[in-house]
Amino acid sequence: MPKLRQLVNRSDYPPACSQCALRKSDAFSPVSDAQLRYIEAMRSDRIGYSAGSHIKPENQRATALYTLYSGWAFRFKTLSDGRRQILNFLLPGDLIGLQEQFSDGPSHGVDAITEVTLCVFPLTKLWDLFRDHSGLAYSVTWLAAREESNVDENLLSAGRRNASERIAALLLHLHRRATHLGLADLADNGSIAFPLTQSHIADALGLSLIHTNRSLRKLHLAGLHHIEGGRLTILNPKALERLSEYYDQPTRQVPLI
Amino acid sequence: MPKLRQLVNRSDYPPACSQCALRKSDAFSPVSDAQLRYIEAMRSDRIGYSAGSHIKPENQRATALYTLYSGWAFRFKTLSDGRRQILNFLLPGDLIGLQEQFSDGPSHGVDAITEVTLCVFPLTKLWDLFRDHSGLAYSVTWLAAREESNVDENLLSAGRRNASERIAALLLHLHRRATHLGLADLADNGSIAFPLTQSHIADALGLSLIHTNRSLRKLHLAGLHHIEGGRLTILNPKALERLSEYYDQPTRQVPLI
DNA sequence: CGCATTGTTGATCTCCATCAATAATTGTGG
DNA sequence: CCACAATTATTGATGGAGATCAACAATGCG
Repeated sequence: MPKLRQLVNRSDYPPACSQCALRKSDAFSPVSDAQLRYIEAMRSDRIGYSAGSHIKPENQRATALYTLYSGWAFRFKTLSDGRRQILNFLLPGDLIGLQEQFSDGPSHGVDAITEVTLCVFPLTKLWDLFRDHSGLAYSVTWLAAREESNVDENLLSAGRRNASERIAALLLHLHRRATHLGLADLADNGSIAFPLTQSHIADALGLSLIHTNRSLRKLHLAGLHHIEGGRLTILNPKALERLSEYYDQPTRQVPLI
Repeated sequence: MPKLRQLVNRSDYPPACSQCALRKSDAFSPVSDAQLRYIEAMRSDRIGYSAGSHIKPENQRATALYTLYSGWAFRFKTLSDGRRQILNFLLPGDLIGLQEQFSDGPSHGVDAITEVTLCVFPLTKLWDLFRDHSGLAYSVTWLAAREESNVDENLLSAGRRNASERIAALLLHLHRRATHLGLADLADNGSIAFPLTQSHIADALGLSLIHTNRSLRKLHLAGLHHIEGGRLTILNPKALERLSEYYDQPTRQVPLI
């Protein structure tokens, strides 16, 4: 699973920060010119990974701080007999490797689901960022807190929701996040690209693969959603919300990218 | 469940920050005099809550940022039919209300387990702290990241460990945290105060109360641990570690208190 | 000392895991 | 472009970990 280095000239190759496609989405709050220049100077590289590759092994500390520019990834932990728990999914704009800068215990792995591209920020400059650009430091903390709230929600699912409720909550959660990033196809019932396999879903929700399949199928047969050709369409949001008691609200993202 | 306001002159009443008992523990990294003065000036109040009281309701935003000075508390979410999931336990030095400053979605409640005392920091000054004291801002982010890693670990339990493994992991985790804070009684096999009821354990691990009781009992009968008179003693750490595959390491806390 | 909370144990049921097998889909090299 | 391999999805059958129902004991508190 090699890194992809031949990214230049591809449409998903991260451009200059001032041209950042993410920033054009209204999911991201504005930054000043000075902040933009600082980010641009801080960014040391842009790299890509192919679908399914390991961005960061579970037992190894990140050597840099990354922003996910395009594609989907996930954080996970595994037990020694191979049981895997996906902690949360990473979408464009999310940070990778922040936790490691702030704790020295065991960590988590990060795998790419689709092909991804990342912007690289050297760790050594993180302290400088806190010192020189408190607004950006605030954004970093904002991202960390938001990620935790995603994990909180997932823990509520794994701990207290049954299989159907977990799936309903996850589908709505991911659909909302992708839509919020402007990734929904409005001409197609607001469908979003959905690259997860059922195995990803099972490992995120703490279910077996087979039971995940049956529960997913049940929701599909009940007409609540539709997954086909790598795209997810929410057909009955009300019913899904009732199942999951879904009620979290979109938030305005403060970007570091 | 009223607040306790009559705290002055009690031994657990938070003193001046320069005399902070927490800081004397080597779990906390040193801060400069200037930082100390800033924290002291930022702190607007000290309050107490009785055991079992609600520090923050689930649906209401925190009106301030708090540091837990003494006692135990927990963060939780509930579904509308009452199913409750405890997200993590809060021990002295932990922050309360940070997430709310950084997201506007639904949140979590915070309840006191024992009687607790808190130091209060006005929200409005958080931005100032980031601007004027990047070292402290870094600490805040550090605390947020560490809390997330606690939730990560709990999610691994709820999602992929069986009942005995979950309990083993939780007991070790709490014992380690308390010991790290200097709360262990070295003259008594390193036992720690353990104010959780089995109901707390069940809700933290995503188990039923009854099954929690049985599993806990099994570990006790196997001689792995001992809980009595509100104290926990780890009798066979090796066996508990084997059960839970426990391997996370202590970290040096950067305090904001 | 009475009442409420917390802990313990048994019996039964069910949701979900596991085992097993087959279709559908995707990817790949010839 | 097709044949073949490898993933991924689907369905059935069976078993078990843990939920639920029901009591009762122990502890603690006002």
